[in-house]
Amino acid sequence: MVRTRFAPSPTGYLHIGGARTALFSWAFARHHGGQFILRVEDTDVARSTPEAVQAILDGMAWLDLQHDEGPFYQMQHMDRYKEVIQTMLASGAAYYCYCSSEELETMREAQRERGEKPRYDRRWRPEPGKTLPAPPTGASAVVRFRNSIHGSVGWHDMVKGAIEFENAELDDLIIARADGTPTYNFCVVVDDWDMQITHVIRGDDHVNNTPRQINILRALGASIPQYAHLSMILGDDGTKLSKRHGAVSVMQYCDEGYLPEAIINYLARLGWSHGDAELFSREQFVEWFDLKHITPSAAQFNTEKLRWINQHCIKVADDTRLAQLTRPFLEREGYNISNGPQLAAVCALLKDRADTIKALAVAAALFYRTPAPSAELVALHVTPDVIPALRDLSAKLADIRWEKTAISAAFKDTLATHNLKMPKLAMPVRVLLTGDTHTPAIDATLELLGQARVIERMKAALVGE
RNA sequence: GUCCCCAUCGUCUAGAGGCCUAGGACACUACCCUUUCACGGUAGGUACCGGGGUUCGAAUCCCCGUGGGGACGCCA
Repeated sequence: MVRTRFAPSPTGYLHIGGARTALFSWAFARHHGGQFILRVEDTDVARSTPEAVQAILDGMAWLDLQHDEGPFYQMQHMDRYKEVIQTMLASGAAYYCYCSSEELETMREAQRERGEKPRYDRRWRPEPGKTLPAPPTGASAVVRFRNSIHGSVGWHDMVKGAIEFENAELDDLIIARADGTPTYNFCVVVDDWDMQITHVIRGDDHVNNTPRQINILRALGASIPQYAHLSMILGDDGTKLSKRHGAVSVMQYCDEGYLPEAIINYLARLGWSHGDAELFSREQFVEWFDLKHITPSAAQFNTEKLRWINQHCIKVADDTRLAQLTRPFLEREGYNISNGPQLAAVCALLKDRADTIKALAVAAALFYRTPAPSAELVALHVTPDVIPALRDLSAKLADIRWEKTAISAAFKDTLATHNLKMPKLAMPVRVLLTGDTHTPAIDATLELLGQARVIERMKAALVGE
């Protein structure tokens, strides 16, 4: 049985990299009919916040990445961690270290100056025949894991292949702080063990933690899960993704009018592939997903391509749903939807030309506002030679059954009578009725605008001419 | 500095020794469609980091170099 987990620390929003890690873990579990577990790693009490927990939950919900178990909170597993630490202390797998933070810092400083990798010098590590210094009075101790000094630890990473570390390179890392609270590398191990995680899918930045975690797992007699380390997502410019790259929070994409399925589709293709497949549903993704086709190299985030996928998703989305999503954007700008045609019909007409819901709302606004074309625009398109045709058209439109074909016929009649070409007549109508030169086909636009509104606006516009 | 990882068009990628004169997608350019803007369609240019091996044959395997990234916390 496959069991994966997503283990974010609640110190901020759910960012785009975390979302992809969650997506891959989720998809792997779903593909194998296994379980996906959500675990909140909140042992950093100073930086963890309930707001951040909620932000992560919101992001996961928006992307519809449902977990089967959890959310679990590490802070609620304290008793368990402490119990395991006691058994490790008793078995000699861990030991007390009385070094102060300052002492460690000077140790590292000296090592760096000598060009060495900064690490603990094992001064409090018990060895046969070694006399330990006397514990300073009143000083509190941390607990360190007694890592093997000899040999090496390796694993077959499901993304990167064979990876091996010399044990001598590894620290005797701290598993419990002076105040007794356990640290990250230890909590992860205990939880992955207790939760019987079979596949750890996580970010590249954890590769260096893996050998330590494997060693602790072994000391505990636990079985070792499979590991898959995903490479990073870089910003547009190839540097580490950060706030200056624009949206890094998943929910920010929601606010900017992206569809969750577009984010899923885009993120899925960032570092993973299935032949030439570019656009696919969530179901197809789950069916196809495997760790074998994940690229080991880092990927740059490309907003252009995301927009293209989003545009496609909007194009195939249900009109009623689009209307629901578009409405808040329009209302925020002060438009009154009830003053115009049905929003779903408007979305149906406009969705071919919008790459975000925000853009869809901007386009839709032309149906809900009073046209206010600039003088330049009017001067450019409503030229004296078309005024008679416009009056003629206006009269015809007042007298027909209001449907697209009839509207189109009215235009064609007018064109024939006045010996004009379509753009010559359609443009001024656009400008006068919507205040814009960019609209969908003129007959469809007028149909949706409604006969009463069209006639009224035409008359008002032609009065002064 | 030390350790670990990575390296195909500008970008995301296909590619598991011959199917590669290197494929697809985004972006870009041109044309077509056209009632403006789009949508759509067609065409085009651009890539295997460098050097050594291994092999009849290497984008693919090995080594070295170079470049990039990550880690080195009583953060996660």
